[in-house]
Amino acid sequence: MKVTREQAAQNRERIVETAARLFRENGFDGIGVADLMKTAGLTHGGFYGHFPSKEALLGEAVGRALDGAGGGWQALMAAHPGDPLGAVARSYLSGAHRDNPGLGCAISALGADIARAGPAVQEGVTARVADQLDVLAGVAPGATAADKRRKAIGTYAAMIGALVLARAVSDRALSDEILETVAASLQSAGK
Amino acid sequence: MKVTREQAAQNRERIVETAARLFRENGFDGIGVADLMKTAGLTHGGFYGHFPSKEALLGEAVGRALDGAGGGWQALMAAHPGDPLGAVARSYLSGAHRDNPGLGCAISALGADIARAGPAVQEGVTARVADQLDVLAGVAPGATAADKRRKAIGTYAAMIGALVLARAVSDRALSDEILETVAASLQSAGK
DNA sequence: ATTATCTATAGATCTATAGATAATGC
DNA sequence: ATTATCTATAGATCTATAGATAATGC
Repeated sequence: MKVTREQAAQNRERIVETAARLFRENGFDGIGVADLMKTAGLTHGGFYGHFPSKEALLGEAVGRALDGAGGGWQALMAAHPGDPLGAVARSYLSGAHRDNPGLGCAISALGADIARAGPAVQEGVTARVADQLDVLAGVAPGATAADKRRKAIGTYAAMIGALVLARAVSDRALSDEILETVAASLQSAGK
Repeated sequence: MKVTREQAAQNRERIVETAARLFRENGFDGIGVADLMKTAGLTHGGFYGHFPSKEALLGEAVGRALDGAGGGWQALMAAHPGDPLGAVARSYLSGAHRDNPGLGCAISALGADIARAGPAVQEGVTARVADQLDVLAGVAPGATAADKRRKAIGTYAAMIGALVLARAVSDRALSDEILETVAASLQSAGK
């Protein structure tokens, strides 16, 4: 039952990718190691050869998810040079993002789980949030660097809060209104 | 072991209040019925005489938490007639709120759990969110009712997102910067 | 010989229920 | 007689580990 070194590395990769999706969909406590490994096509016991604990996997999975999001932002910004921040906001605040947490922002899906996790998980998140704020500040409007940074922080916070709120309410019209209102306020024509 | 009708009602009340705190601190899956009842000073088996399921308790607990927050906002606004929205924002975006999720906003602490819960839980949340948006819109600046409502939605989203983000990062300076930046942007002197 | 994965299981915990108990409320 | 709470437990699930297996990599 042994596999090649390369196959083992691919298996580890698949565990991380599977976890990144299932944790975002079900929460950290909402999916067990056994089900997670089964979804990845492996057996339960093999998990601990790849990771020392379930929480260690959370750290890698959240890191992976945030890196993926960061890459997506760069591509969106490059495609919309006239309003890079607005392009990110429209994508982030789309119905598709709201309805597919497994593929979306890890902060909005797992923020509370991250807040309860150990330092290793939080430090990985912190480094990526800092990077994402730098990216947003780089394209944000503002007379000074401080203004741009404030705009970046406000934009990121508004996007996360709108998505969390839009997912928590069952009234579709209200949910849509929240997404659309915040997206509109973040267009370059906005404030 | 039977108690008076009134005592039983108080016991139920204590279960809801205990749950409102423990769910916000630990997440819905992070605290069991047995520990919850023990914290409330009762035994595990008695739970199902008061609630049909753990999720039914989540609905009541979240409703209770949101009602408490709404009451707090009204008091804050009355005490700061010059900038009611700013007063709410400063309170919501305080270090004390960030560091005490068990006593704070149920959306920021339990948003993802609510998004995964059944219709009954989400409908209770939706009604309260609608009320809170009305309250915020009532004091928001703006030329028209639609402007006020947009301002209310933007304010609520920014507050929730800033708190979720501030709790997820381990760098205290960054966490404080997020809270302060968003709070400043929501003062009446702001935009 | 090493090691990636497997099966099997330990030990703890989870939600929910059954039936006993004992005090209230008629 | 009713009922709020209790003890005890069913049955499922959880994380983590031990030891076997079998193919790779030396």
